[in-house]
Amino acid sequence: MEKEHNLSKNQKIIFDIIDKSGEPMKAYSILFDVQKKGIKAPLQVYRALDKLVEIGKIHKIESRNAFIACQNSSCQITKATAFSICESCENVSEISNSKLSKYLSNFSDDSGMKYSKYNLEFFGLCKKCKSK
Amino acid sequence: MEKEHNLSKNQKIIFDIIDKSGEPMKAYSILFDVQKKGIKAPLQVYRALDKLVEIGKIHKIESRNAFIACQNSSCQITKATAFSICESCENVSEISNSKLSKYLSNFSDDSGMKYSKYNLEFFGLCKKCKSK
DNA sequence: CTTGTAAATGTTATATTATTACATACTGTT
DNA sequence: AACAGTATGTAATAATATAACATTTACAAG
Ligand SMILES: [Zn+2]
Ligand SMILES: [Zn+2]
Ligand SMILES: [Zn+2]
Ligand SMILES: [Zn+2]
Repeated sequence: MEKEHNLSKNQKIIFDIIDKSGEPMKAYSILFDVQKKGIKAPLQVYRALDKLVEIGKIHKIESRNAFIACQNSSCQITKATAFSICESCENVSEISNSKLSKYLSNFSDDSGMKYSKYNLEFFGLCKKCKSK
Repeated sequence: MEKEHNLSKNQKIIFDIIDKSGEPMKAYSILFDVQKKGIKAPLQVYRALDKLVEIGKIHKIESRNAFIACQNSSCQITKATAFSICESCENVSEISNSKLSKYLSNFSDDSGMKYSKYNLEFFGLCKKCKSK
């Protein structure tokens, strides 16, 4: 059962716009889009983004400084994320592969370090771009 | 056999400072450190960083916007990188695990995408920080 | 040696991404 | 009502990164 997170007003506005876009959005592009709704300052956006990342509704694509809605309903905690990124068209999608996540969640080496979280980004060419 | 890359003056200065530090360095902290050597502008640093990343002498830690010297002599192409990051002391080290790299380099799913590169960041607590 | 070309450098300005600091308001609980 | 925790508003600024343009260096082909 998923934990219900009652999003606040700003959080909801910002989640909706990211979710609807279906692709990674940058903070200042979000800011631009929500100015008509009364959100005027970067900090208002970043605060909502922080919270949404924390509760796993969105993820940050680190290599792109962009945010995408979680495409994996079971991933409500942001502790194990994997993405595929097309270096040509910049299409991004969340990889949901149980073998991969199992492998990485259980990964350990001889460093003595306990891993509690990971983020993986694959790069390449998507189907479309490959065939051009 | 490793390809010999004859670093230019700026590239060498900037690689040396990162390599000696042994830990991730941020671009503007590098800039500060190299000002006595005549490198005065951000762009001079970023250009050298770009080139060093391209030839695999350093890697960017995306979640930290920082750069670390390659700790893995065999990793001369930046196409398969993995790091462990302590969320307490921010210690970072490059993971060199052939099973892991084999697993990820061969990873494919049904998206039709051909992955040519990946970057993985593990987070957790290092040995020291765990025992505190 | 000179001509061409790619890579590297220097310099200024500017764009993009993110946080600090401080004041105020809302939400739910005791 | 009093409190604690979360969320909001606003201004200023910090931190990260690139654009644009001029010049110089390295090196190979002719
Ligand atoms: Zn997700
Ligand atoms: Zn593509
Ligand atoms: Zn390496
Ligand atoms: Zn540590």
